[in-house]
Amino acid sequence: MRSRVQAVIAETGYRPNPAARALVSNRSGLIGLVILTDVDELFGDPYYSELVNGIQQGCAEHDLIFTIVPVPLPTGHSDTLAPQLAQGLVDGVIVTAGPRSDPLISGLRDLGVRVVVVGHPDDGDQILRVDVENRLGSRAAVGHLIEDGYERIGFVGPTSDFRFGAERLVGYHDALIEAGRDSDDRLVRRAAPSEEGGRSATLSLLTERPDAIFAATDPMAAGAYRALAERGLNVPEDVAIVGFDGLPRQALLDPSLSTVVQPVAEVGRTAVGLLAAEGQDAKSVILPTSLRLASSCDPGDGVAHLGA
Amino acid sequence: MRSRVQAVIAETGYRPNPAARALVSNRSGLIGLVILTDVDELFGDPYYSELVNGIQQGCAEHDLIFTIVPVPLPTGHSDTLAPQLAQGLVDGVIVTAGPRSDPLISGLRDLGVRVVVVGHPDDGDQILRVDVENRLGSRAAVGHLIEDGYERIGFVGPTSDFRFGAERLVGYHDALIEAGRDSDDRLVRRAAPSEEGGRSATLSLLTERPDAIFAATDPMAAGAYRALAERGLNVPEDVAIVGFDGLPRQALLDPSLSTVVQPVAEVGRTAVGLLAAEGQDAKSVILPTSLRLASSCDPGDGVAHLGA
DNA sequence: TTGAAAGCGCTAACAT
DNA sequence: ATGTTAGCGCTTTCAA
Repeated sequence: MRSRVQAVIAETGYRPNPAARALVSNRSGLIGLVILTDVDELFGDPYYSELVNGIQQGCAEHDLIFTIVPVPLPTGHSDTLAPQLAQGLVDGVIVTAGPRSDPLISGLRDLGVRVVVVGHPDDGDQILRVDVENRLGSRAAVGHLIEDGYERIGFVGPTSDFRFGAERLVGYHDALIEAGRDSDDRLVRRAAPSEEGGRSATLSLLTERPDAIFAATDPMAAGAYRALAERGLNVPEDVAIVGFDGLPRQALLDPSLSTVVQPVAEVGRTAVGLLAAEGQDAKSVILPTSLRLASSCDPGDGVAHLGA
Repeated sequence: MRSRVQAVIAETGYRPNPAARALVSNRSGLIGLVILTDVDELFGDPYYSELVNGIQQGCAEHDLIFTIVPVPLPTGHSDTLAPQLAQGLVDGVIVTAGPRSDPLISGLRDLGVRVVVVGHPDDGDQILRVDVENRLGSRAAVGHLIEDGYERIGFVGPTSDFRFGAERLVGYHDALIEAGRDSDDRLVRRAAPSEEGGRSATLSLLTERPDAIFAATDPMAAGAYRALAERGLNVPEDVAIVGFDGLPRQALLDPSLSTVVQPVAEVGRTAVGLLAAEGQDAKSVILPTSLRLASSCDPGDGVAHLGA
C-alpha cells in the first residue's frame, strides 16, 4: 500500500520537484519583502531587523520562503519594481508603508500581486495590512506622564509624512484631552525620525520649558537624551522622557528609557499569516502595544510631580 | 513575423510563467544565502550588510533572486538545514566560512547542491570559493608599520578557529620576517573577533609595551582604541594602530583608522557570478585588498619612529 | 482502494 | 524562416 511508497521515498531520498508543484498549483511558496531602499540601508535598522526576523518565523510556520526585493528609491515606482521576477514568481509581497509607498502599493495591486502592507499607507482601505496601536500606545504613554504629575509634556515626533507619527501625535492629544487639558501646539516639534532629528526637535522644544517629553520613536528619544545632556538637564529630574518602539538590542540609554513597546516581530509573523491565508482582500490586523516603564519617567523622589 | 508577437506581448502584458520555465530548464533563478545564525544576528553586522549588498548586485546582473536561508546554529547540520525548501528550489547557495561551517558545506555538497563558499573553510579544496588576500593584506599593513619605524608591533586577532584570523597572523609574520625581525609570539594576542575581544586582547598585550598594533578586524581595532584610552595612551603617538576590514558605514574612530580594505561587496558579487557560471567544480577567486592610510598610524612628528 | 490520464506553460528538438 | 510536437514532474480528475 502507501507504506511501500514511503519506504521507497526514504530509500531513494526522493523529493518532489518544487517547480513542477508550483506549475500545477500556481503557488511557488515564495514571498517577497519589498523594501524601498537599497539592501544595505535595510541592515542596521533594528526595526527592519526585527521585522525580517518575524517574517522568517512566519515563513517557517507556513512553509514559505521569502526573498528581499529592493526597490531603488529614486524611481520607486511599480515599473522598475519587478524586474520581471517579483511578478509571477512570488505568491505575494509584504510592503512597509512609508512616505513614498502609496504608488508602489497600488501599482503592485494593479499588477495583480497579493500585497500585505505593514503600517498604514495613506490609502489604507481595501487592503490587507498589519499595524500596531500607535494611537492607543501613545495615549497610554502620555496618560502615564500625566498621572505622574507632569505638567508641560512635549511631543517630539517625525514629520507629518510619516503616518505613524501622525497617529502617535493624535494619541498624545487624546491623552491631554482626556485629562481635560488644552493641547498646546507649541509643545509639538517634528523632525526627521532619527536620533539627530530628535535632538534638534528637542533643542527647539526646550524654549517651551517642558517637564516631560513623549518621543514618537526610540531613536528620537535618544536624540532627546543628547539634547538634554547638552543643555545640562537631567533625565528624569528635569525632564522625563517616554519613547516608542521598544526594540530588542536597541542602544541602551542611561537612565533606562520608558517606552511604548510595539511587537515588531509579531507584525512580521502576522503579515506572513495574512499572505498565506486564502481569500480576504481587505483586512486590518492591529496589534497591541504595551507601556514598558523604566527610569526615564520616574518622578525621582516619588512626590516631586504629584499633584500640581 | 516576430515583431507581431512582440506587439501582442506588449498589448496583453504577457509574462512567461517562471514555474514552467523552471520546470523545463531545471533552473529556478533562485539562489540561497545560507547563514549560520538567526536572521536578526545577520542584521547589524556591517560585514553581512555589505556582503548581502554585493550579492544583490550580482543577482541583478545575472537575473537571479536570492533568499536568506537561516540555519539555527545549535544544530547547524545539513539535516536541519533544508526544510525541504533549499533543496531543489534554489539553483545554488552561498555559504560563509566560519568556525562551524565545514560540516554544513560538505553536507550541502553531498546533497548535490551547488555551493560557493565565501572565505576559507578548513577543507577548502575542490570547492568554488571567493576570498580576499588576507595574508598579503596583513603583510602590507604590518610592512607599512615597519617602514614607519615602529619597533614592537603587536597582533590582536580572533581565536584560531577563525581561518581568516590565522591567515592574517601569517601575513603579520611574513612582514616581520621579510624585515629580518624575529616574530615574537609574546606580541600576539587572540580573543573573540569583537570590539570587546579587541579591548581585552589589547589590555593584555600592553604589558609587552608595543608601539604599534595590527588588529585583524576593525571592530577589534575599535576595542584597541578603547583599551588604550582606558590606559591613557594616545593613538598614534603612544601606540599606532592598523585594522582590517574597511567597511563603509563602520563606526568612525577618532583618530581615523588606517586599515586594510577588503572588497566585501565585490566578494558577494563574485560569489553570485561563480554560482551563475556553468561548469567549474573547484575554483578559488581571491580578491585583492588595499591599505587605506589614515591618522592612526602616522608617526605624528614625522620623525619619532624613523630609524631605531 | 489503486491505477491511468490529462494538462499546468513552457523549451527544445524536430519537421516543414 | 516558421510551424508543430514531445515532455519537464507534478496534481487532479476520472476510471477500474
